[in-house]
Amino acid sequence: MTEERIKDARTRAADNLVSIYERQIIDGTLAVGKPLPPEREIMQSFGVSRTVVREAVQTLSTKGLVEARPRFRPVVRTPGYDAAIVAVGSVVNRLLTVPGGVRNLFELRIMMEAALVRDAALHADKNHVVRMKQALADNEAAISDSQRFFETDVAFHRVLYEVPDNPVLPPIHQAYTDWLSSHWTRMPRDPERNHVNYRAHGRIFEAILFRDPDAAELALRDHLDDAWNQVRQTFGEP
Amino acid sequence: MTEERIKDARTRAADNLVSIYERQIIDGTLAVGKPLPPEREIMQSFGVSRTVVREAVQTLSTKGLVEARPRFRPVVRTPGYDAAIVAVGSVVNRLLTVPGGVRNLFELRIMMEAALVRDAALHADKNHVVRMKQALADNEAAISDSQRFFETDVAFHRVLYEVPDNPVLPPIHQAYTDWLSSHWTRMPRDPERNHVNYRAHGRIFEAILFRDPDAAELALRDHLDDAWNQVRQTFGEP
DNA sequence: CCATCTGGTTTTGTCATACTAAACAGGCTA
DNA sequence: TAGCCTGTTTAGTATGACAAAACCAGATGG
Repeated sequence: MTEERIKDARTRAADNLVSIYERQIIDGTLAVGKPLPPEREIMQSFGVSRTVVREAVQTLSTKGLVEARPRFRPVVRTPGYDAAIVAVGSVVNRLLTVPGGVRNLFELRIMMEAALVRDAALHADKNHVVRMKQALADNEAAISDSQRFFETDVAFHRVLYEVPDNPVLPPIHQAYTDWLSSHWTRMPRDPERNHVNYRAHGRIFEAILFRDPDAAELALRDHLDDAWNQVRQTFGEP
Repeated sequence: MTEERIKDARTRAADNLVSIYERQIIDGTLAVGKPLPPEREIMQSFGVSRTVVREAVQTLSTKGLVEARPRFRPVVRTPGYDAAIVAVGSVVNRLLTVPGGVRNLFELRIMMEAALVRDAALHADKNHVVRMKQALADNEAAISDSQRFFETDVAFHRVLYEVPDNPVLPPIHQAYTDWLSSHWTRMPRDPERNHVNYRAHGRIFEAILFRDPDAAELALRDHLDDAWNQVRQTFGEP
């Protein structure tokens, strides 16, 4: 049994318990999908009170290492990059409220997608191209319906994040849209505006087809800079 | 007083308390730097037990919204992008253990730094150039001392993250080095190897000086691909 | 007047216990 | 076999207690 020193004047007992369980989860002692031991069992095996155990489990839960639905035993979560996103959710939401916060995040997104379209122009295979083409067609079909246009817009950009075949990227796209969508959706969106965006998507796609990274990056920057100006105007960011 | 419904059969009282405090922190009702009310005061004003209050505060702490040193009153943390990094720490560390995890993160870093050197080649001003030059000189001076070489190596790359003047980027650099350093430092590092890396840094710097983004990206990709091969060989990643 | 010490007063960290309601497991009935 | 009933287990919450650390205000000394 992994008996370790828990009590310590300086640190909180719960924190020590947390790091012990972190290790056990990482090295596989606690298998993914399996529930944690019952609280009473944990308190006995470590000699701490239930209060401490509960605080530790609570922490593991908000850290995203275990999934704790109320009234159910917490289960060790299967590792996924999306868990990292929810873990930062609160902080990011707060950062978006500070002056320039939205702009900082949006500029990061621009930089990232610029890199992505360059990559797509160089390495996109047939499969990705048809997906982008499909997304573009859906995009065009939804020009008159701003709600659906927004969705197809997101879908078009998502394909860019799928080209490098790195499982980190799609959750990042998801995060961007989650975090920025509130500023994005409250923007007035008329069919004319949608049409402009659709054509911008088209130019990006064309540049990718032509295997021209410079043109692709330029088209994307134009597109996102334009979008940013829209957001700025309606939302009054400096 | 903000009295809200806390008790609810479905959800946990602590979670509701957390979201209430999240809102109050975001809208400024709880000022940054100020301590939270004492636990007993909170329990009275919301009509819950101290157990619930403590679990809520604990959650706010691990979410990074308040800073809770043991035995001290938790204070509302000043919003910073670094807080987001520590919030994801546990999950990322776990993700690094799954097959291909290190590779995924490292490839993300390559893509990002490729974008950064392009940006630097186009927009780096005199100030950044001298900082890079200085970092490069430190780098050369430390070739014989692998420990110091690693530090100056990190410093050189850090400048790249400072060029776009986006406060999101430096913490990201910090995160990369934190997360990957364990794999990086256990790599055998001899002066010869250091010299190769130093010359690679030099090539990147030259390309930036020449305002040549393509050459800069190429030099950086060579450098990081090479580094990756080193890591892969010593660590046996596929 | 300012710095420091000191003692009492909060406040946090932890423990123990109790009670309720929901989840679980096993047998029973149809 | 499927579905229901029932006793058992377990999580969520409340309450009370106590030690130790932090806080505060007044006293003390320079």
